[in-house]
Amino acid sequence: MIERYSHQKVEGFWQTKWKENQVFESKLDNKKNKYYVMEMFPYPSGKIHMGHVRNYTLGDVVARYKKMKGFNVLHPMGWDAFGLPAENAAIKEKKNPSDWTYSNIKVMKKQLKSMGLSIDWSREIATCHPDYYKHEQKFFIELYKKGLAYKKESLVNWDPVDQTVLANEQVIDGKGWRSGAEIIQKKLSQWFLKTSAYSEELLSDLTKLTNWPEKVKTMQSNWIGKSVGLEIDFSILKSENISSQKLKIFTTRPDTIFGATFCAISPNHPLAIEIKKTNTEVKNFISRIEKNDEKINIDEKLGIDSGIKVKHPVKTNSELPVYIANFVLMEYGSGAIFGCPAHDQRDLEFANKYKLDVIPVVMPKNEKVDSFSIKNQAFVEDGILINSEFLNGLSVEQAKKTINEKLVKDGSAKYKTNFRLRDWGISRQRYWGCPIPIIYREDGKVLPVKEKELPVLLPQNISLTGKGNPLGQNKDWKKTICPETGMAATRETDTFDTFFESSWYFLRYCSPRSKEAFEKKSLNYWMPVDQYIGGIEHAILHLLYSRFFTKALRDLNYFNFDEPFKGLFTQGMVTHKTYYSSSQEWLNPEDVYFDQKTNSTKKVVGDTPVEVGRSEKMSKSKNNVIDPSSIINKYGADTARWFMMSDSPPERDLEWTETGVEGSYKFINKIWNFSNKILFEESLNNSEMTERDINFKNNINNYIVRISTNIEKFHFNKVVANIYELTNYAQKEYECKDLAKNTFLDFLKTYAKLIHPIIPHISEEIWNLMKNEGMVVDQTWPILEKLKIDETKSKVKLAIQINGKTREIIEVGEAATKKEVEELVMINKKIFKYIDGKEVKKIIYVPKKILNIVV
RNA sequence: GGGCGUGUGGUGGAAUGGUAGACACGGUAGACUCAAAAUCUACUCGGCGCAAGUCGGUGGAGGUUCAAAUCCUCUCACGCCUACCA
Repeated sequence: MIERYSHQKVEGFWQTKWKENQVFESKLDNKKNKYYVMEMFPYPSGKIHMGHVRNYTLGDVVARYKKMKGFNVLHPMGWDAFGLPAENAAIKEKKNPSDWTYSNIKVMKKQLKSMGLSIDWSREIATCHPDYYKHEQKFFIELYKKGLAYKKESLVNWDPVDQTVLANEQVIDGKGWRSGAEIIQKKLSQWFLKTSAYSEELLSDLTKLTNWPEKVKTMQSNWIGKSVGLEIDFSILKSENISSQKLKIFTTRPDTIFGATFCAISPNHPLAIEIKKTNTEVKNFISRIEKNDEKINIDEKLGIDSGIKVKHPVKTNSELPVYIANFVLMEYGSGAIFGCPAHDQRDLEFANKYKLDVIPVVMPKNEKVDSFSIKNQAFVEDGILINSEFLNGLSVEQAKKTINEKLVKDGSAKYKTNFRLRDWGISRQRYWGCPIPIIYREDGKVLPVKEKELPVLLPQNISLTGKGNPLGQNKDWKKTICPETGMAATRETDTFDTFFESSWYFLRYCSPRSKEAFEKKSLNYWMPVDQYIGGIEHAILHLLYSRFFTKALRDLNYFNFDEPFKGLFTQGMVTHKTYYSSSQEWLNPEDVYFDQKTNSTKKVVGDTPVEVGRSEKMSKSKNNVIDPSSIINKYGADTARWFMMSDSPPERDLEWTETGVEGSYKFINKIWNFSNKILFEESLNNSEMTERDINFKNNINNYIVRISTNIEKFHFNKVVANIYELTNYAQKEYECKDLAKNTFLDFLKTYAKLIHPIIPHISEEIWNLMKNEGMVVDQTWPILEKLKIDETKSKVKLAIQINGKTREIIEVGEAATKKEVEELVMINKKIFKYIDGKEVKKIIYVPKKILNIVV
């Protein structure tokens, strides 16, 4: 009798064994090639979810595989431990954010360990620990001294629910990314990091990232948004109340200058602010725009004539009105534009609304000047210049060049490159974050905290109410003195955006306990990260900030590499069907069942019918969450890992299904039973190796190649299919009882290695059952056995096509020539039927694949 | 509005110019069993046919090619991201 496979016993046993032998603890070793693989670290929210299981299984498969391939693997884990939920829990449940966070970490660490991950836990970091955040306080001061961190008064996105400032990227459709609240504009003094200083490099270095998904690179490139154009000065025609004489505008379409019929400036433009002091109509308009409710309907273009006129820079005797318009952004370019309605959709909508002229200056090649006009659709494609004096007849590109040169020569314009990327606002009015190490002296001086005074620790005794700035309310903490002068001073009460911590943690993993932030020799050995794995939702923010940080720290002479992540992989979400009851509530998958008799889905309690919705990302709001722990308890980690890798390609969404998990569980047991049969069933002979054995070994070689390349290419769903196929194949051969026992013992040894990256526990158990030495985790990946193959005897299947349609499949020798195959085919009855009485025009032969006869 | 992606059986998906549907889930039939579970075996794209077989088939319409799910053009549907960036 074969003993039933018990994941409860087996998995814990091997997890302990790996730990005792410290097999995952990485040491710097210059003789070995390193491989640094890491997944995005989790926020300790309470317990792990299926997204984590997928993410960390993916990384673990890579880590274990690379280790077996002989690499010195670094596979660390940590906690993105600062953040709002801890503070919200503190307010709601009167818990200390620190206690709440650390107890969550404890729970989640246990869960992650139960997955059997090959993590070097000796490198574990938590970003809320002073030993971690003290280093970033130091970086900040160094960035400040270098002019890369600065404070400015600015309009910021204010989340009225979280009572905090959000970065532009954190505002989605006008709502807070976490709270979902409608965001309002508020003026505050904020700390910024000069990400814009690296715009050009952040953009151009994207080309170096050959192991990144194109999609992510495109998203970053669009976000940085480089545009090359011209900054043109328009002279302001004197108006008594205006101090400035010129209006600077930015354009990428200087070729359309003759089509300009107005100028527009942002409501925040200095000129607009000046005008509103004396013009109440303008003042009322601007305050209306600034009101939040005006921002909701962003489609409606609103403007007001400022009363000012400017001179057209090239068209003689032409004056343009200057409007104040809601669609012009102060943050981009110079906050002012010239409007060319014929060739810009926004300008056209605005012009149509306020009855401004529309002058077409570019027309399609085949049009006639007299009949060409613009109605509701601006013409934005290439064409021929018209109504443009000396530019007439030129193409858009030629016209650009001509007008550029003229305006620059005249001194009324200069070349300008603008980026959409803005500086990163890092101030947050929160408690549970890293304190910004700045003091404000009573004489008004702003000073960075002295290095020896670091870290600036968060105060322990704090009462969180959810109103206002917690550190600002803590008077004892806030009050300090200037160590140099002894003058009274107050501390900065804002904390860093939590993206600050996650922008450099991959560097800290290299020497997580070093006194200084980094140990140079460790950094230079391990960095860059060879493979980073995480969700696509971080395609812009986290990855861009990390890239910026790497470049900024490089320029502070910490190291000399340019990019943090050599390879990036973004995995899809884990989804589940949604269930909606007649009483209008979302039902958990556990509370419904499929009734085969009526062919419908029903509620377990009450037996009432349930509507089945489409598969969506597991979320509390849709109540379609499956708890990983209960799955691991019931089926074991190997089952969960196997299912995670099966079916869907990792970059796509994976639908979690009960039947799929059952199937994975059955497979684990099947492997176990088969292995036991090989080892203990006395039905195999001990005879010599025959040709059949060699053939079998050759086929196993084939599977090794396929599995290896599929792992390298991240095609894990195909690896799973390969292993299924391999198992079925070996089982069939076994049932034939024609092979030698040693052949199967060799096979099982190889097999245990091949399944190890995905399902390591059962792999160790099989290895142990065979009484092999050591553990699979320390073995080298299977090498191909060199076997003697008789080329003339090995056959391949060849498809015979008539006019491209497959009509017959024949077996021929691997090295068969065209002539040999032709001869074989012509005497084949089935094929002859199709050729008979027809003229053979052409025969195409692709060795080992097809022979196509064209008749 | 812009960008990216996807469309193949009942389902997840294989096949990146050469046998469409690997592998898995589900389903049907059978074996074992008092019975069930588990396990094993066979079948499972559609039409016609008792069968051998044959015709059709990768969202739709064209095209390139000896050969197209794959390459090109147009078109439809869905999904994701992004959005007044001048």
